[in-house]
Amino acid sequence: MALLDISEVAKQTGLPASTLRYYDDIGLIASAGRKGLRRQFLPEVVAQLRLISLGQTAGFSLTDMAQMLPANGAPQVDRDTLHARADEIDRQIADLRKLRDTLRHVADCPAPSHLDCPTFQRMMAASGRWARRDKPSAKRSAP
Amino acid sequence: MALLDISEVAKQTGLPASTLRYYDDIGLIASAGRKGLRRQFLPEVVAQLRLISLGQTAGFSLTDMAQMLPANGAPQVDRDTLHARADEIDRQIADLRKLRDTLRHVADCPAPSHLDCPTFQRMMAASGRWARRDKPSAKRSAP
DNA sequence: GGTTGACCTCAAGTTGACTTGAATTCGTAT
DNA sequence: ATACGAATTCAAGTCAACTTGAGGTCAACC
Repeated sequence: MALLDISEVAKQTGLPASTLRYYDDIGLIASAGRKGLRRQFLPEVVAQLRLISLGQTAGFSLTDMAQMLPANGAPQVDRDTLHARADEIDRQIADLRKLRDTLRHVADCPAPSHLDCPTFQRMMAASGRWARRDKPSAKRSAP
Repeated sequence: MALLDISEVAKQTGLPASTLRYYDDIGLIASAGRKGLRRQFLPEVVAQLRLISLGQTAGFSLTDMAQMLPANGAPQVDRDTLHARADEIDRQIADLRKLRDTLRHVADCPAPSHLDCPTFQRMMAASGRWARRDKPSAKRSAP
């Protein structure tokens, strides 16, 4: 019921139409057809877009999201991969907590230079998870 | 004590030397001087870099980080801003939890299309926090 | 039936965060 | 003293994720 045209989706999501067109182009979302030239979207695309936004804040690339979320219905990745992603996110949450705590400490600690402050030192110590260089990307060759 | 040269920092952080040079260039970190041509770093830069990596996973830009963390000692932003950032991160953690839960649900839910599944619907509903368009950036004009 | 305004396409531009390459300069071991 | 390898600079290239602009189309209102 009630196909949405692009401006409606834009309004509901806050995303600019240009972005929606771009997402359509790269196959991240799919339009339910055209009325004349104009894309018509199913209402559910709004939920999809919300998920995509969440995924982005989690640091997933658009191609990652395209693999995880069924754009038009088809692809759908396997449970294990999904759970692996979820674990990934848990790790990230842990990192964020650490950063948040550090920030709050830096805000409140009276030490002139935090590099000296023992609390700060302790916070930074023994972390693992270094270079965030290669984001959780979906390439896997031979399992 | 013991200045580190760039390869040593690279080894300890896992970051390529090119990145360290780049960070130095943009003033995100500072070298403690040169021995001939070669940059010499204080050991504390390692902790700084760890923080920077964390910050990046939190979605902060390098310029954001440059404002928050004292590169050579000086800048240091005020407590309120720091706490605001921390709050920002808390919100992000909430988002991530939501995404993680959604992912796990999608992984386990037997429904053929999740757009139909009521649990899924409920998860997506009433969220706010839409377009992650403009990352938590540091511009503030008149409070 | 003509003008408007929302939509379209396609190519090119932008930004952030780096990387790569070529040409050069050191410090150290032989 | 010379050669080697590690470090340097600087310009240019790359990639993702969009945005912008020029020029075109269409349905609808007057």
